[in-house]
Amino acid sequence: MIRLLLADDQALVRGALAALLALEPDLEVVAEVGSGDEVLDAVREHRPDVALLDVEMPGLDGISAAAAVRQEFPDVRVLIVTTFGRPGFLRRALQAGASGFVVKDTPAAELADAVRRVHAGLRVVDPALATDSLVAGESPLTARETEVLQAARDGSSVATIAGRLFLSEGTVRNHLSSAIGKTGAGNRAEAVRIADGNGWL
Amino acid sequence: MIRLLLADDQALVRGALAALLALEPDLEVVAEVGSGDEVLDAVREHRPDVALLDVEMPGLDGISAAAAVRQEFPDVRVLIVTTFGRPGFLRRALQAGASGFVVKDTPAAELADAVRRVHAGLRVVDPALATDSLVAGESPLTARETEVLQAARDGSSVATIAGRLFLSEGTVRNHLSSAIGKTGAGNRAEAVRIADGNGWL
DNA sequence: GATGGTCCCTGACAAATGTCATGCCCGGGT
DNA sequence: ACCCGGGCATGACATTTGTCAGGGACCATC
Repeated sequence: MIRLLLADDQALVRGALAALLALEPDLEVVAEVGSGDEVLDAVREHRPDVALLDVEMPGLDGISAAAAVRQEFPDVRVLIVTTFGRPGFLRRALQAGASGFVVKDTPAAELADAVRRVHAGLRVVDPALATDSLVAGESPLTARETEVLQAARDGSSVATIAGRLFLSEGTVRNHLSSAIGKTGAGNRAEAVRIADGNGWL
Repeated sequence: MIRLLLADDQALVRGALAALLALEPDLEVVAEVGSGDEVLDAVREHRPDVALLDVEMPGLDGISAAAAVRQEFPDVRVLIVTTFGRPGFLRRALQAGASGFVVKDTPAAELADAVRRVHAGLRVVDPALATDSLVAGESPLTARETEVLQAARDGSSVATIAGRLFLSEGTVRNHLSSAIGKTGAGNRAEAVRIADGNGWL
């Protein structure tokens, strides 16, 4: 019997996945949580064999949660299940110690197999995404550039960003300009879109 | 036996929902599709009692699909199931003839009940969302403003937008300015964020 | 302890964006 | 027939944004 932990902020999806996996005779869902913060406690309490974590969650995101789990319980396998096949997510997930990475586009029938593979100690990675990840490469943005782009995500003006990060306006503009150049964008909005799409933010 | 059609672009979620609903003795999933374009054909072929449609889908979106279904088969009930509780989505869904509107945050246990209610001819609407919808009101944007904002979503420059819509740059700037004013934003990026968040785009 | 590299910071300049006053067209009301 | 309001279009003007050249701090390498 493989014991599973499910973490996804959308209760409906979480419950549905539980129902799907419960159909398999060798799988058992022992815990369900709706935020990244609850993951570690749930692992401590229920000791699952495999943890299925969504990336997009309130509180701690799935990747950080994966790192926390692996740190304290190295023999708990982590399978990341996410909506967005951002190349950067895959890289960061693997670095965080995840054993598998599945996007929500994959057929439902394959999920149980992915769980079994991960439990058996194998890696499970969407092949198409893996190549994307190689193409996209690591984030070319420096720490400051990333920070400034994040602050620009909601459409803040340079003055606002400068105030929030305690920088001069010229500096903020310069970091933005650099990020625009590195992403191949034409302005900050596009740069945000590209960087976000690659999982760099 | 209530016959169901499931439409969601994420195969994993679709399959999981099917598994969840199949647990109910009085429900039967007779068709599953992964895009809005396939919905109408599937309804013609399988004649479900209730169609569960996601809003975010490639091709025809769930709301347009709902309208198409209701037009040809007025006795097929439509239940919209969506990730984002955008106020505008609810309004448009109801105008399109949907009988229910459920966000994916709701507990899995309630979905089957929602289906039964809808099948019985009742309306099912998330109460919190309904109030939001009243507060947000209808879109204050004119047709052109909406069009220009949509074109600006990906970070295109004024020149690009002007070229795409066959307008002068000044006109595009003017519509953007107007949209910025109506949304209470400080620049176009923020205006896009606000309008999109309200389901106005 | 020089050298070259990278990152961070900054101000000056050019280019894009946002605002405004103005005019045209259409449909509803007086 | 007349006026009025709303949506659309446009060019001139002020503001914001993006680019560039340059300087200082830190680190690895020679």
